[in-house]
Formats: sequence, structure tokens, C-alpha cells
Amino acid sequence: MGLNKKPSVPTMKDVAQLAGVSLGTVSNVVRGLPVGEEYREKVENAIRTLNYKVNSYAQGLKADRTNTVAVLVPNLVSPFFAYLVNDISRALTKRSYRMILYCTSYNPKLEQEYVNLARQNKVDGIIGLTYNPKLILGEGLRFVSIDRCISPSISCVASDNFQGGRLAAEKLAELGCRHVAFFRIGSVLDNEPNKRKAGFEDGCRAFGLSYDMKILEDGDDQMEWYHFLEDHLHDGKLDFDGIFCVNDVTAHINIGFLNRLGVKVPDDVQVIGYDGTRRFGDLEYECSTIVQPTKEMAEMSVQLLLQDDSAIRPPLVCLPVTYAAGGTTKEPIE
Amino acid sequence: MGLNKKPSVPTMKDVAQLAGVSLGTVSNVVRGLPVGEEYREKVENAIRTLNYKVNSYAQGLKADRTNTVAVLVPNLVSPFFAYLVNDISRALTKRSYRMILYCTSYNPKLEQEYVNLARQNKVDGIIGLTYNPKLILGEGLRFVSIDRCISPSISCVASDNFQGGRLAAEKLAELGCRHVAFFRIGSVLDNEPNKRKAGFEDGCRAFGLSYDMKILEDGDDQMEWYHFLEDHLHDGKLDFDGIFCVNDVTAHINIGFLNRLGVKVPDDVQVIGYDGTRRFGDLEYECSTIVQPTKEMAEMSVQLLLQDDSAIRPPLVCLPVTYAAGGTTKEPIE
DNA sequence: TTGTATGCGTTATCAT
DNA sequence: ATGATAACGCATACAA
Repeated sequence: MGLNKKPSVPTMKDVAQLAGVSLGTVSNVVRGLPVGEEYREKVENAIRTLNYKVNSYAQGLKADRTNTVAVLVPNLVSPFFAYLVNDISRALTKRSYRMILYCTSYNPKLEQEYVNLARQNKVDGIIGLTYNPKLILGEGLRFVSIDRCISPSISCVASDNFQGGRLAAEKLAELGCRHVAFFRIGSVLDNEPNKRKAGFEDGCRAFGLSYDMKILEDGDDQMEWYHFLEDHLHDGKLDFDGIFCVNDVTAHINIGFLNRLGVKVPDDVQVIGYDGTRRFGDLEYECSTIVQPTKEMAEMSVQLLLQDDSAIRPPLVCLPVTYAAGGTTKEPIE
Repeated sequence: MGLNKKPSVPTMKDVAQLAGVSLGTVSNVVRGLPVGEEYREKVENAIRTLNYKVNSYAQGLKADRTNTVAVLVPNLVSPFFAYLVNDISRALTKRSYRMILYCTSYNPKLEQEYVNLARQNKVDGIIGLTYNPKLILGEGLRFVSIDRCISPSISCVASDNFQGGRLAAEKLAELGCRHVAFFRIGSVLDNEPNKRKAGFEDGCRAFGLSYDMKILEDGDDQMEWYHFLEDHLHDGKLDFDGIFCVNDVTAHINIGFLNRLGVKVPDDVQVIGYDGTRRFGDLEYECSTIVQPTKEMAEMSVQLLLQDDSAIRPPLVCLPVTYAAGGTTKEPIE
């Protein structure tokens, strides 16, 4: 084919040549800097006819800015993570940033590896939902953490977990419960969702509920909840009239257990979960639940990540949650 | 602060300087090319002490290869998309590729915009699940389409939709159904999932089922299914003993309608969906369903996208589906 | 084998 | 306001 020079995309040089101006002028036009009107038109025409696009990698090489943000989450099949990433994607797109997504499978080694990769890839920042207690971030890399405080200098964004737990207790009380239970499983790691328990206890005290708990650790068998329920079942009647579960998955599992034990939800016992998971992402709620404001959390994370370096970095931002009825509570008829 | 030169990350030059060798040697070490043993060690030590990482943007600028793939999907809240992206992420990571994710919200304009962006960002290729019938891809950009054949020269990866439809009919017949129905909603666009209908009809003929259909178009009200069911309900008995729905969402919605009409699932009517959606991504199936092999689809897409340019590009790859019981069918007791 | 020099596409600093 | 030129960090012919 003769010269195998550039079968490639047009460059700024091509535009300059076609427009009959110099490189610098083209650059100025592209970047919206002041340029003589006649020059601007010539350049814009050339850009159109060549269908020129700036090479963002060359741009990044110069500017040391890549308009790219890395997002780390355990996976996308857990609805809460999927919602969150979906909303982060929108928030970034709105600001003309692109998102590199890494799924860590809860693997601390992978988390560290991806943080390193992100450094190498020169992303402008990382939004991470991570479980590695000794994650090394290194200097000069912007990082916003979701649901876990890593250090006071790194902003953490979360739903208001304490208030969420308290709200669950308040709702149960309002719905007529007197003796309730709290079910939890989760990382031993010190993260924000752990505050749901404290908030719930606080709410129980405030609203006059007596309560019991069954707290599992990471490796524990979920059947322990079943046995706990079994132990608290006397003559077909459960000791509790309300249960708050640390998340919607836990609620779902235990509703299954309750069915198996012949305990009716919500008639015999009302159940509230946490997260705001919906069937197929946009249909009805999986269960009555404390809804995390994923959209606001996404917006806040992105905003904190991209804000000016001189701006203050709040160590922890808690965003308000709401309650949504989802058929596992006895809502009063309006 | 005196010189504000490079508070930044170390470069190859720094490594060369520390190791006392030249740039080219460092480059060779990094890229695994033959280098004298003593040199290699010196360089590797320098790399370690400086914690040097190659700048992948500079690398990309030179090599015109960025080890990045863009993925376009409508959203992440639909479980099928979430599974798929999750699996694509793993398949790419395994090959040391990173993934830029764009959510298109089914918006054809956005789809086109993101394809253009991907070009500009110099990704090595795009995996797209798109609905824009006249998407312009341009030259020299690798593209693998999921669920929709765009042109014979662009590989399309899908589950075996025809066989899936046929399998649904086969299963319904096997489970004792005689007169069944097919419910569908979806794009008027000519895409692969449309073959589910043809496969189902073929299966009905092969296995001696009579069948009826209720097919909605994109804008139609879902209540039309309800009215269809109502019309086929006589003295509390439905005309059908089996229903195949084009996907699990449709199945879920219609199971709700059936409940409302007092028709018992699976006792009065058995329902099979399509996709393989599970509660919380890893618990029980939402309904009895034809399971799409998302992992295999992801692997295949990535492999086709990244394969050597000289390799043949199959226009359409259909991957085998399986049936999974999910409580909306009367499975024989094993 | 190892070092040197040039260029990738863009931005930024200069003169003009 | 515009044009020439030098980096940015890396790869790669080419020379040593």
C-alpha cells in the first residue's frame, strides 16, 4: 500500500494543515481559548471535515489529568452495589469523566492491586467500597471511601446508618411492636453500617421497645438465625413481634426461615430490612426497608473527589435515609 | 518549596538514573526483553525502591494500544446487565485489560456519543449491548455486539435464544401442560432475543402444545397482559396451563397479575421466564427460567474482541442455555 | 547486548 | 492574537 504511515485517526497537525494555521491555534480553538473569529471558523470547519477528536491520552500525558475515575466495588450482582455504581456512572458522565470499574470480589489483595493499578493508570481519583483494613493508598491520590472511614484525611460517604437503625426501631414501635429483635451479619471490620446496631438500640430505648439480638460473624452459618428463631418459638408463637435486619438480604433469608416455621409475615411478626433493594431494580421493594440514598451518595462522592484541592475534606458525610413500606410490615390504611 | 518540578510519581528516567543505566535498558527490563543479568538486577532494584510504575498513557500514546475496553450497557440495575458486566469485568481483568463502563439508559443518542467518546479515548475495543439501529461505529474500531447483529462483519454474542424458547416449550410439555401462552414485550428492533418467540412456537409444534400469544410493543401498557389473562379466565379457570414469558421481569409481573386474579402458580398455571435472574444475585431463582450463560457470553465477547486481527470473526455466536426450576413450575419429585 | 536519538499528540512558553 | 518550539513519559529504530 505504499506508505503505511497513518491509516489512523486525524491529529491536531492534520487539522492545522487543512485549516492553514498553526498547531497552537488549533489547540486554542479546541480548548475554547480566545482566537480570532476567522481563524476559529477555518479551524472548526477543518475539525468537522476531518472528524477530528483530541487524543485524551496525549492530553493526559501533558496535563497530568486524565478525566478518569476508578471505582472499586466487591461486585455488581448485589443490588446495592449495582445501584451505587449505576448512580456513580451517571454522576461522572454528567461531569465528562469516565469510569474505570474494578470488581474486587471482597478480596483485599485484589483491592490493593487495583489501587496500585489505578495509580499507574493515572486516574484522577478513586471511589472505593473496600474491605481491606490496611489498604495502602499512597500520596497524592485522591480517594473517597464509601461506608468505611479509612483515615480522617480521607472523606467517607455513607448513609446515616445510626439514624437508619433508629428509624427502623421508631417505625416498628409506631407499627405496634413491643418486643423486637435485631439480626446482623457482617464484617468484623469497623465500618459505618455497624452503626445500624447502635442506632437501633438507641431507638428501642427511646421508643420503649425491649429487644434481643442475633449477631453472626463472617464465616458463621446462616442457619444460626433459624435456630435462634426456633428457640424463641413457643406453641407456634414467636417471642418477637418485630425484626430489624441489617440489610435486605438478611431480611429475605429470615423471612424464608419464618415461613418455614409457620410464622406469618407481617401478621405475626413485622420485618424491616436495610438498603432499599427493589425487585429487578425498579419494581416493588423486596421488603419493608430503610432506603439508602444511592443517588445522593454517588453525587456526594464524586463531588468530594473532584472538588478543588484547597476545599475542606469532611472526614465523614452521612446522608439521610428514608423508610419504605414493602409488604413485610402492617402499615395503617390511609 | 523551591523547585516545583516533580512532586510526582517516578519515571523511567528516574529509574535509569538510580540504576546507572540508560533509558532503553530500563524499557527492555520492564517489557521483559533480553537484558544482561547484572543490569536487570540493578534496574529491578531501582524499580522496587522507587516503586516505579509505567505510565500507561505515555505507553498508549506510543503503542497506540491502551489495554482498555469500553463496555456499553443500558444500566446496571437490571439483573441481567449487572451479571453480564460483572462477568465481563472479570474476563477483562484476567487478561490485564481495564474496563471503562458507560450506562446508556437505552438512549440511542447517548449510545452514539459514547461510541464516539470511546474512539477518542482510544480504547482497544468496545463491547456493546445497544439499541440504536443506526449506530455508526467507524473504521478500525473493534466492536463486539451482545444480543444484536449489527452487520455480518461485527461479531454478535448471544445466548441461544431460539433453543431457549424451544426448551421452554419442551419443559412445559414435559411438566404436563397442553395449552400454553407466550408473553412478550420488547423492542421492535430486530435483535436476538426476538428468536425466543420463534423457538417457542417451534417447540410447541414439536411437543404437541397449542398456544396463544400476547405481544406488547415498547410503549404499551403492561395492563394489557392483565386484561388478556382476564379475558381467558372462565369460572376461575384459566384457558392456559402454562405460560412462557420473554424474560424474568415479564414473568414476575404476570405472576403478580395471576395472584390478583386468584389463579394459583404453579398449581393452576406454570410459568417459565428467561434470563436466570436470582434474588440478590446469588440466592434462589426469581422464577423457573431459562438461564443465560452470562459468564460464557462474557468470556466469548472478550475473546472475540481481543483476538488477533487475522482470525476469523464469526458473525453470530449462540451459547447454550439451561433450564432451572424456580418454584413456578411443578417439578416431579426426585 | 546497551546506549542514543527521535517521535507519538498535546499543551505551554516563548517570541513575533 | 498567532506561530514556532520545547517538554510530557515511553518505545524503538539505529548506532555503538
